[in-house]
Parts: sequence; structure tokens; C-alpha cells
Amino acid sequence: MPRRARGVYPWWHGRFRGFGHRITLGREAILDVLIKANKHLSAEDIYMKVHSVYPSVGLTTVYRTLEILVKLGIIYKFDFGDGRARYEIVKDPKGVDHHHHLICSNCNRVIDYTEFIDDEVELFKRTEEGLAKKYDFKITNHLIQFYGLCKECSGKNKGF
Amino acid sequence: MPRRARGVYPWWHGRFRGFGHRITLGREAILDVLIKANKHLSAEDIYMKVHSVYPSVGLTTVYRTLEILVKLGIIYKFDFGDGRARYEIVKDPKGVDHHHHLICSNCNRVIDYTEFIDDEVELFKRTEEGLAKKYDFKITNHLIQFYGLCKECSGKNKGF
DNA sequence: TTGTTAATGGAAACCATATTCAATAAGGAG
DNA sequence: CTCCTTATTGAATATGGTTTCCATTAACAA
Ligand SMILES: [Mn+2]
Ligand SMILES: [Mn+2]
Ligand SMILES: [Zn+2]
Ligand SMILES: [Zn+2]
Repeated sequence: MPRRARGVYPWWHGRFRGFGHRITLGREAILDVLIKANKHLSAEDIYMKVHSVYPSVGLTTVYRTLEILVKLGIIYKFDFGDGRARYEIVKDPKGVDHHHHLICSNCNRVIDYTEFIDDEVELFKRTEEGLAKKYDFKITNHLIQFYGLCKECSGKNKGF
Repeated sequence: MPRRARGVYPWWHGRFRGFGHRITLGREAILDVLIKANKHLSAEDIYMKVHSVYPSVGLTTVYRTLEILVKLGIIYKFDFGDGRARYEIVKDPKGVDHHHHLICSNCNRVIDYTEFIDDEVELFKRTEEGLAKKYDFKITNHLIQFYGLCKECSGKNKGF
């Protein structure tokens, strides 16, 4: 039963407690994995990592915790099309780390990119305004993903 | 056992046969539903419609046929985030009917839009070139979806 | 018409995620 | 620090869309 040095709390504790959630060992471990991994992890990925340190934490708790974290805007949830959700820590709550993904159709590798996001944001602002007006639709967020072949798979790709 | 008027074949027969697939009653019925529906149908949607005319066609065949149709580029497959895939006929194989989707987070209504696609295409051309160069990634297609609240759900939406 | 073999459907398997429920522990009150 | 309330937990089970199995059927080339 590890005990935290008094007064030292991760940034997300506030938001977490603010919404009436309790801070538990499992939840800390899960967040810790997300923060350190800095990649796109599946629930199972997270479960295995957490489990290696705290074998008592179950997969169910991982799913439940991830759900809360998404709701609180602490992590992103993505679907890269391989049948399982992926989770990624939100580095900057103000949206400065806004990025999109390049997804390899062959090896499922995922590349973050932020290049051209400025142009993109500008176009989307116009598009969103136009669409909002024309269809009376209130756009709250968007999903952009490029699919193709990564460096490794590009050369000797096995069809498909 | 209906028999088609001699010599009259839908446009997709050629591509279908060209890839070594047989034209069966079930497959024709499925394509027929997709063509006439002109909407975003789930496998179950299609199954029920087909089933009402040809009760002998099973759900398995629907799934198998849809898989082939996607592979041949005759239909699109989308994931709008409600846990089931949606299928939509490709009207123009040359990509002139290229469009994206507005998805209501509340009622799951889906709106096709083609507005601003020109600007978008232009931006994407630049983006794709840049990304392809920087990451050595061969982009073959993209996915763009806007999420938000539709006209009906915008006013009196029940939280979420 | 016939023979080869792709296609079929019904049942069962799959698999990520959700739910149930009795046991546990976080954390506010005292 | 101790107690008490109740959110949280893990294990088992359920869920639901999609896939696989396999014996039967039917498309279509010859
Ligand atoms: Mn990312
Ligand atoms: Mn569409
Ligand atoms: Zn790859
Ligand atoms: Zn709606």
C-alpha cells in the first residue's frame, strides 16, 4: 500500500475529485501508464502494464476508468479501425496539442502529425460555419484520419 | 426463382464477374437494397429488407456480400461510432460523389455534405504531399467526420 | 445436362466491451 | 485515528456485432 509524499498531487487529481470521483490506486496506475506511454494504447495494453505492477487491478476497472477519463477530457479515445479503441493522454487541455493521425493500413502503425494543422483549422472554421448555417448543425468536434502505407510497409507491401 | 430479362444487366455485374465472383439471387437483392435505399444502412438493416423479399437469404450472406462489395469499391463502409458498420452505395466510381458526414451525437442522424469539398480537396492535396514527404507515408484515402448536434437535437437536447 | 466448386445458411465461435453483485476501501465526519 | 457511508472493485457472466464451420445447394463453364 504505497503512500504518496504529502502534498504532491498530479494535475488531474483536481478535475477528478471535482467531479466527485475518488482517487484509487488502480486509477492512479492507469493514468500513470497513459502519461508515461505517450502512445495510443488499447484497454488491454493498459491492463497488462498496470497488471504487471498491481496484479490486483482488473480489466473491468481499466474500462471503467478510461470511460471516466474520456468524459472528463483527460484522455482521448480513438478508433483506428482495428476493432479496439485506443486511448491517448491529453497533453494540453487548451487544445494546443491538437493533432491528427496517419494510419498504416498494413501494419496499423499510427503517426501523430500536427503539420498543416493551422491551414486545416482555418479551412475547418469556414467549413464548420457554412455547414452549421446550411444544415442547422452545431459542430462540436471533428475526426480526421489519413490512411495509407507507412515507410516500412510502402516498399515491400504484400498486396491489399 | 425469378429469371432476369435476357441481356439486361446492372452496371456492377461486370466488375463482379471480372473478379471471379458469381452472381446470385442474394447478392442481387442486397445490391438492390443498397442502390434503392441510397442511405447509410447497417448489415441488419439490409438483412431485414432483403429478408422481407427473399426469406431464404441469411445474415451471413449479407455480411459476406458486403465484404466483397467493399473490396471491389462498389460500396463504402463507415463507422459512425454506434457500434455497427454502415454501408452506402458508391454512386460515381470516379469519385465525383465524394462526400463526408455530419453525425449527430445525440440521435445518430447522419447528413451527407459535399459543400466546401473543393477547398478541402485543395488543402488535402497540399497536406498529403507534405505528410507523404515528411513521414514517407503513402496516403491512399482519408476519413473526415464532423460530430455535433443536428437541427432537431440542438434545441432541447438532453445533456450528454 | 452435367460436373466442378463457389456460395449458402444456421449454428456456434469470437472478442471487445458492458453489466451484475457481493466484497472492499476512499475519505468525510467525529 | 476510528467509524460509517457509499463509491469502487474484481470475477463471473452477459452482450451484440461480426466471423467461422461445415454440410448442403446452386452458378455457370463445358
Ligand atoms: Mn495521437
Ligand atoms: Mn454518406
Ligand atoms: Zn505500416
Ligand atoms: Zn440529432
